Amino acid sequence: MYEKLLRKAGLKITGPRQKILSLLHDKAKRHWSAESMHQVLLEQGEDVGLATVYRVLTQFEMCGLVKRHFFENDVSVVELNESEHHDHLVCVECGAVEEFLDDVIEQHQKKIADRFNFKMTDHRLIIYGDCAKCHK
Amino acid sequence: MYEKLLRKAGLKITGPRQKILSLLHDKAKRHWSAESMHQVLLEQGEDVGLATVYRVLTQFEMCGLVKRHFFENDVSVVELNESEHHDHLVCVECGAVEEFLDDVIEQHQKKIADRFNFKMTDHRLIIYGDCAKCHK
DNA sequence: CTTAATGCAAACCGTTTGCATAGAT
DNA sequence: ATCTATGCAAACGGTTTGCATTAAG
Repeated sequence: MYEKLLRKAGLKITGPRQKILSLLHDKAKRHWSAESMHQVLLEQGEDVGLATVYRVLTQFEMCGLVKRHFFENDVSVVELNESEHHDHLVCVECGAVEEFLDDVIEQHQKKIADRFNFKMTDHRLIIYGDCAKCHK
Repeated sequence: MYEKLLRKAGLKITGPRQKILSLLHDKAKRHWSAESMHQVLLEQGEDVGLATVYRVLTQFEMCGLVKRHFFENDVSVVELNESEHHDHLVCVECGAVEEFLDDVIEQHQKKIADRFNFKMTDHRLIIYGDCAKCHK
């Protein structure tokens, strides 16, 4: 599994990389920290080092397989980069993450970059707040 | 200097706090990391510990005097919180920071939070790119 | 005089790196 | 057989904390 994906990225097909890819493809959880991945892998009985998780995620980021976010002040999370660009709502209570895309906002961002003569390479919009579950 | 500001925040008027406030009010530089502040203070011959800079900035953040940002992956920067809300353009080459405000974007953000039933507490929009100086 | 603020050094914690070993091609 | 990937432990770097000392009210 995931052999093609890895070969295309020029990476050898190894256990850790396949296991990590399978977590990233999990339908129920899109956003992963290195720690949370490592913990789940241990729970699944896999013998993978935390350093390897960090290394593999960095490689995946390098080759565009994965996107990294710095939502919280101290921990970074990654998500699969297969889908198109989107922005995030982050619950400051429970950490839940929702995704959205707004064309008007996207276009205005381009205009602003132009206005300041910036060659935009990326942009991040994060809305922080209490999610539906946490503020009722 | 800055006695009123500190008293209003319920903080004692001390040397380090006044010096840090004076840096924050510097017209030429709005965004400061703890390290950069500490370095400038040392250059000015002030005997202030780095830990104190961190403590004071945290206090200032607690009482709303200052806003903290996590532009880069690893260092946080603060800016005075006297002005109204604005977003940022960050140059990935030289680290230069520009500020902007776009009403349309602001309003769309509110709508999106509503759509997801989020009680928005804050929001950050950062456009990354090469600034005018760096890409010509 | 009482209590908060400071400087210093040590602790912290997420992340990275060096190195010897195991594994992929 | 070669060269990359891995696990482990140690190192790293920004930030926080414990503690004895100093200073503000």
